[in-house]
Amino acid sequence: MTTVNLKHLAKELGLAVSTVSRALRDSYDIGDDTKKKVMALAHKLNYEPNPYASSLRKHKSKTIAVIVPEIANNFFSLAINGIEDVAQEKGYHVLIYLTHENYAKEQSITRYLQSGRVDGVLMSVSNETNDIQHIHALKQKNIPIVFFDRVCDNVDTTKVTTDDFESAFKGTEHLIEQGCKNIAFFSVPSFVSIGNKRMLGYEEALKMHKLKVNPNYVVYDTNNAEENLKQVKRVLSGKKRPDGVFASVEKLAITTYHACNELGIQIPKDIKVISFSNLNTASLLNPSLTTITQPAYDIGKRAATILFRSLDKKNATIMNEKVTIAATLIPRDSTRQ
Amino acid sequence: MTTVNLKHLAKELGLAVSTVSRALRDSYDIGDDTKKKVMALAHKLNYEPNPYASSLRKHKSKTIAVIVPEIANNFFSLAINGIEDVAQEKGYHVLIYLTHENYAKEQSITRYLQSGRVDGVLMSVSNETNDIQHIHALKQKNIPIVFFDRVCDNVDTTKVTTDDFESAFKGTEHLIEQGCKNIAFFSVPSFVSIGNKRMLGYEEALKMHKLKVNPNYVVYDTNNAEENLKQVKRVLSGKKRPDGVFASVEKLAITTYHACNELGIQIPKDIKVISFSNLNTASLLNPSLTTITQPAYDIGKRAATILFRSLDKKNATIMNEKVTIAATLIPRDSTRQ
DNA sequence: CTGTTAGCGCTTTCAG
DNA sequence: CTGAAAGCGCTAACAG
Repeated sequence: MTTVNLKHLAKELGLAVSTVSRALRDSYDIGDDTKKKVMALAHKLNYEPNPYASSLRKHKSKTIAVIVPEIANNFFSLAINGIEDVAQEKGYHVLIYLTHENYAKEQSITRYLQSGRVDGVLMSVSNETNDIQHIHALKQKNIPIVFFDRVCDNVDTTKVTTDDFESAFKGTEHLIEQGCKNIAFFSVPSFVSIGNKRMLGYEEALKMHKLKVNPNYVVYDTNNAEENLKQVKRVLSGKKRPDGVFASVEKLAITTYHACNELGIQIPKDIKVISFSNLNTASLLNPSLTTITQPAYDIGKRAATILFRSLDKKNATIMNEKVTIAATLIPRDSTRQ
Repeated sequence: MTTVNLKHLAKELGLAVSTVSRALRDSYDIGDDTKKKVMALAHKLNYEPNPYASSLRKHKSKTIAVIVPEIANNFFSLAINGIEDVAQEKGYHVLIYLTHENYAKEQSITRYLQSGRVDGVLMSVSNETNDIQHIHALKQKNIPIVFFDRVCDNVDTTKVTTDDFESAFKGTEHLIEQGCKNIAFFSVPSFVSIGNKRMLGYEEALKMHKLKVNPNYVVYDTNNAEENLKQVKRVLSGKKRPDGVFASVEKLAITTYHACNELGIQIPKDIKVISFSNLNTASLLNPSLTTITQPAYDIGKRAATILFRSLDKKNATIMNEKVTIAATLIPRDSTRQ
């Protein structure tokens, strides 16, 4: 099976290679009848242009790299899903690179990408990353980068993330609308960026609705399931038992579920629970659990769209801005699914 | 930032382009001192060879395509993880294409790949796929394919899948070793390939250990959670209550969990439960649940290894064989994690 | 409207 | 051991 190329087509048609090349794309400039003939033969012979030849010539590869710490993680999988959808639509190809949260790997990947294999990069940095030389090196080679989820604040480019504040606000408001007046907040410690933003959203919603912020209702994840359960049970069996729980991370929603089971508290009859969730594990436990799902797919899609927009222009410039996307709240009723 | 290439290096060193090119790889054939000088400058100027030029010249791209129906699915994510790990190690690049279970998309992707953009393909076919013209077309272009998980039986190439029979056998045996004598089997219908294979493994294990196969202990998924729960409860509250449950799919393990809750049956005290699982959702419910996890990562790794092995040889030939990988059984104790 | 020509950056004979 | 030259397949001036 000899691979068919422009020269073949040209010879077979008695035309010049360039004519065939143009007929296959340009349209205007080439006779209508020749165009048809060329197309017909190309199709008949199953001609597929060699992308490497064309990339070499045009200095454009119609390919982007996606660099993520992991893929066995619902969030990144969904993000890649969004990215790939946009890519397919725009005719781009997607190379995947995993860093496994390893800075050295991240470095060698970005270094390699200076070769010009890709036109642009979508990236979630590893949690080891604090030096950003390798990222600047890429930018210097005019390879645009868009960050998503795990961003580098001190790089001038677009960063696409979840709107944690807004989402926590909406989630809290949802509980309030359901009639909750005493809402507990179970979270990761506030020195974690998302923990803090979500906490602020929660508090803001309470204030907005003139509800008191009760520090006794707050439990922070201790990385110890036994201890978490104890804390949660303490709050749920206190004098003034909360009528709502906002779990800022899924793990604590599950803890809440177990605690309620042990204490004989019914969800959602006695207490309404809402939780941030990527895996939706929690909602399997109790279908009545309302979840706030991170907009992973949309984040990927958005980041990709921004990147492609810039790539398709001549002057590939990307704004230095933060784009936040609100999570979606999925209310669940109490009928078993 | 002008991109640095061989010509630059050559000029700067007063050498010929070809010499520089060889110095950068060949080693033997080039003077040791020139080699060092070349290396040094290349490193200093951050030289990265243009992969497209070299691909064009060598007709090898060091790139493979991975075609999967979805990625927002733990199995495929893990498989891709395995693939990427091997790829990185072998110096290959990984292009991702999603079909969304859409045959037309799968066709257009494979068609495009005839362009020679990739050296080989790893693929899980869409569940719409029954025609295999597009796959043969690829093979005709000498682009090797290895199937994983979702295979095409009637294509001559290697297929890597889970060993469902073996895994179900081992899982059942595990329950037996724990002292179970009456083991229920909750499964997808047996006309589904995996359902059937797992069922056979379960039965074989029972026979092997001289236990009776009791048809009353079998429940098939009905795609209706209400009904499933009813069936499972019926089995669990029957006259001769099983002392073990083999859930062939995770969903039914969760159903089992709920049923036990409602019936006041304790896991694992009264009844031992084991389940096939990808998400490990079930084990979050009850940490004492033993799971059988599909070897997604290993399947990806294995498939990739087979493909690369063939690509790295001159005569890229792939055996027509089935490779099955046994799932891993993860026993869990009853201490809360 | 079509053909000729000159490369993109790299590898690979073939000479020396 | 090193250099000159051809060419991978395609595109983009530049002619005509």
